[in-house]
Parts: sequence; structure tokens; C-alpha cells
Amino acid sequence: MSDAASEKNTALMEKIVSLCKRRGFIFQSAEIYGGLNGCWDYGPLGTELKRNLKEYWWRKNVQEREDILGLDGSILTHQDVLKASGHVGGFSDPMCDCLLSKARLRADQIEPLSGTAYHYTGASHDESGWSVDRPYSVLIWGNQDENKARKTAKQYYAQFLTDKQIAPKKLELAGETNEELTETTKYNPENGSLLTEPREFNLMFKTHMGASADDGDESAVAYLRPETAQSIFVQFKNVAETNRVKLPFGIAQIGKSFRNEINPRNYTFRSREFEQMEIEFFCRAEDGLALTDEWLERRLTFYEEIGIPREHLHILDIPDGERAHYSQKTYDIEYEFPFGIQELEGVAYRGAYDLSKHKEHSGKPLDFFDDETKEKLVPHVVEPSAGCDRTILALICEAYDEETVTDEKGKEETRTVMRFAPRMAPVKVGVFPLLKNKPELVEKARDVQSLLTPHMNVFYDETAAIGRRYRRQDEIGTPFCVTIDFDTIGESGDELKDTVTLRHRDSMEQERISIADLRSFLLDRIA
RNA sequence: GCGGGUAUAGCUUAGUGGUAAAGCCCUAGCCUUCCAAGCUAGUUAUGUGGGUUCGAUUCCCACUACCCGCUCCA
Repeated sequence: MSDAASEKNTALMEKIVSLCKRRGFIFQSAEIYGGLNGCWDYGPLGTELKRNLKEYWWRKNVQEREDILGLDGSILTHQDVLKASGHVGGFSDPMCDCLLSKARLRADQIEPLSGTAYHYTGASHDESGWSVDRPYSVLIWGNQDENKARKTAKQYYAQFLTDKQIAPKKLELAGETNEELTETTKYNPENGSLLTEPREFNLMFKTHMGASADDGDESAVAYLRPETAQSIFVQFKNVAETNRVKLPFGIAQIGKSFRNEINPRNYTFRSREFEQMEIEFFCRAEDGLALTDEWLERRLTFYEEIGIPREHLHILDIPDGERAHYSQKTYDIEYEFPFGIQELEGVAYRGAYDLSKHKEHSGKPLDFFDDETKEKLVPHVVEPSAGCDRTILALICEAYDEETVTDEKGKEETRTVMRFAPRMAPVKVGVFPLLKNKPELVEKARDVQSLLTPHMNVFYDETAAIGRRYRRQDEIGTPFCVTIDFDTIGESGDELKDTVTLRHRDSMEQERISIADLRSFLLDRIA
């Protein structure tokens, strides 16, 4: 991305964020207390949008399918579940930072070195009277010159200089001592600079169960789940035994997950608390790869149905060596966000890894008896795992549009429109009396509102000029507006009586429709 | 986590070491017959905590949050 394009996209993202706040889609969490890093709240419209997404996903993937069942697992998770899955232990690699280059290194992958460590207590610059007092050391090894240690140390201390004009080599080092070290991993093999102490980077939120549990009680440790998938695997046997299922079949779940991201970024894209929509689709080993491709197609169709065209999606076929070791096939479905192409969903063929691990750790049989082949097996699994909040953000970015409209006087102005697919739109229809000081119009508009309210989210508005009301609805993505005028109440004769103006968001075109046809007309278009 | 930047009303922006301004939005009223009309009135702000000062929104420090670039992303 060029700098100019990058700046344009940053500006676009700022406008989207601003609209989301102004119109009540998304707010910063705990804003009045300064905000909570990586956490966001959905306002009234954002909540409607998210409900529409989750309900559509649930309907398509659970209710309209005989072979997928729902689950709603607890968020607090038994520590043994996450030990079995590898989330505890496996993903908490201690990391060190290089004090000179700021590079981050995995502590267990640092090459041990033997050599001479040169220690310093600080540095100074006599001419300017500047000095700094902090310990540092450099390792030299092999046939390296000891002056290399001094040069490196001066570069390190130079970063604290207030006057950047002073060259590092003009500094005087203080308190030089040296010692021989063997097999040390405290120094960066790249440049010999001292590293920070290793620090843990486990991204799970840890807590203690029970009111009296103290921090030292290891048996009371529980975690907020880092993914919804694990409760599906852990409950696999219960679901399978209580529901007369046969392979292949799936278990689906929508719910919150938590990761203590080091660096939340890009608005709601990488949050510490987020919602997932996941399916674990269990199958026979021989069907796994084909089902993975099938699910990819099905998921792409889903995104089209909610208004994200395929040409804005990218499919990443994760190559060998970059997939998790147990996965024979993984696709990432990515979307072109203004801040870059980023993942919305992963479709992964995970083999029998998860159930096998839980079988092994729990000691409980998690085999499935296949009635067709009369054999016991641990099913394989295909996992389409979508980020709900990420999809919401994609819907918002995709919908955002500005167009220039010219009024009758030739004046140009910008119309901001959220072009949500009608089935996702938070508000389906706006109902307006043309004028609010004519009781007949208001009464008729209220009748139309009552007619539609049981079937969809309706917004009634009688304030300001009719054009303003249309534009307000454009900005929140309401696909249709209905205006009750004097024709509706029969002032132009019986032919137009009980008809209303129906105005389309995208084209701004208007058509006349009878109130009797209104409900089915709208329902057909928002299903 | 590192480096850089930013923080004034719901939004977009002014401005000042001594009473914080405007536009848009919003609310109420009047008016108004289809694309952000007009008039009147009204609500709302210097992110948090320290310091310097008689006095700080302004200067300094710290913190928090957001943005950008790295880094990370099971």
C-alpha cells in the first residue's frame, strides 16, 4: 500500500469510527473512566446489527440443518481442559527483549554463548555535562575485539541522550569491569547486547474460583476460554449420546472468548474480549479434506448473503509448515479492511487431534460408534471458526459509502449511506408522517408503524423536514422509508387512498405502494 | 512490548497563563406538501492525576486511551 493510499485509508477508517460513535453502533468500553484497552461496547444500532448477524448464522447453520446441533458452553474453563488442548503450557513461551535493538527473542531459542562480558554502570559526556547511570553489559566472544564491547555500550547509552547531535563515540563509559561467562543465554547472539529477563507471554485470562481462593491456590485456577471450540470437544460425548446423531454431524456455538492480546489494534478488529461463531463438524477421516473444501464454499456463500461480495474476500490456503502441526488443510478467509487484508474466519481440518487429546488427558472414552461401518472411531473434525466482531466490522466497512448528490439549485453535498444488506440492517424501515402538525397524517403513520412493528425493527420519526429524516436513515443504513402524505388519507381521491411513498435507500427512488401490500413487500426483501 | 503522534461539546474544528468560540448534531416551540429548508429558545467540553504559578485548558511530569510504524497474534 502506498503512503497516499495508506493515509486515505486511515482517514476512511477515522470516518467510520466517527460514524459508529455518532450513530450509536460502537462505543469505547468504560469511556468515562478513560477507556479499557482492547474492549468495546455495542450501542443500540450495533447491537441490532450483531443480533442480525448471529441470528442469521444460527438459522443457516443450526436451525435449517438436521445435522448440526447447538451448544452454549461456560466461559469459565477448567484448567485441565486447556492443559489438554495445549493452551496452558504450550503457548506461554518466555520472551526476552534486546536492550539495544529492541528485537524480541524467544528465551528457549537463544543460542548459548561463551565469552567475556563487559559490564558498565553508566556513561557521560563531559562537554555538555550530560550523564546517565544504569547498568548495562555486552558480551564478546571468539576473536572479537574488546573495543567492540565499548562501541556497543556507547550505542546503548546514546539512546538516552537528550541532545541527539552528540555522537555515541564521544561518550565516556563508567565503571568498566569484565568477567568470563560460559553457555550464557543472557545476550543477543546478533549484537552481544544484554537482554531483558525472560518474561511470560501467556495470552489467557486467569482467575481463581471460589470466594476464599487465594492467588497461591493452584487447584482453584480457572481460565476465561480463549476459544469456544474446547467446550464443544469436551461435551462431544454428551451431545452425541443424547441426540441420536450419525456421522457426519456438527456442533455449533456462538459465544464470547478472551485473549489478553499484547497489542489490541485496528478498532474492534483485535479485541481482548470477542465473540466467535464456530462449528466443529465431525466426520470420518476419509471425508475430512473434501468437507473442508465444502465448508469453505458454504462459508463464502454465507458472506455473500450478508452483503460481503466474494471479490472483497481473499482465500488463503495456508501452506505446509505454517499450519498447526495437526492440521492437514487450513483456509483463512480474509477481508479487505481499510487497514489491510485481515482474517475473518479460519476453516481448518484438524484431524482427530482435539478429541484424541481430551481422550488421553481425561482418560474417558470419546470414541464414536459408527452404526454404518460397525466400528468404533475417534471422529475427525472440520472447523469453520468465524470472528463475529470482525464480521461486524467488515459489514460496517463494506456498507460505508459517501456519494455526491446535487440538489435542484445545483448545490453539491455529500450523502453518507450505510449500504447494509437489508437482512443485516439494524432498522428495516422508517415510517414518517409528511408533516407532524397534521393529526390525520400522524395517526395514519402510527397505524402503519403498528402494522409493521410485530414483523421487523421499525423506526418512527416525525421531527424535522422529510429530507432530513431520509438522510438520517441513510446514515444508519435503513433500506426502506415509508412516508404518509395527504394522498394516503384520501385528499387526491380514492385511487391513491391508503397508498404510501416507499423510498429506497440506495437509489433514493420513490414508488407508490398500498398499505395492504407493504408488509409482504418488506418481508420479502429483508428475509 | 518498542518508537512516533494525538487528546477542547455527541461530531468537526477554533482559541487563550486570567469569562472557552463556532458550525453541524440533538431537544422544545412555530412554520413547513417528498431528499440534510427557515425562525426562536435550549442542553452539552478542555481525558485522568500530579507539579510550577496568585491563577493552568494553555507550561512541565506521570498515567490512561486512541492513531501510525515495528513486534506479537495458539
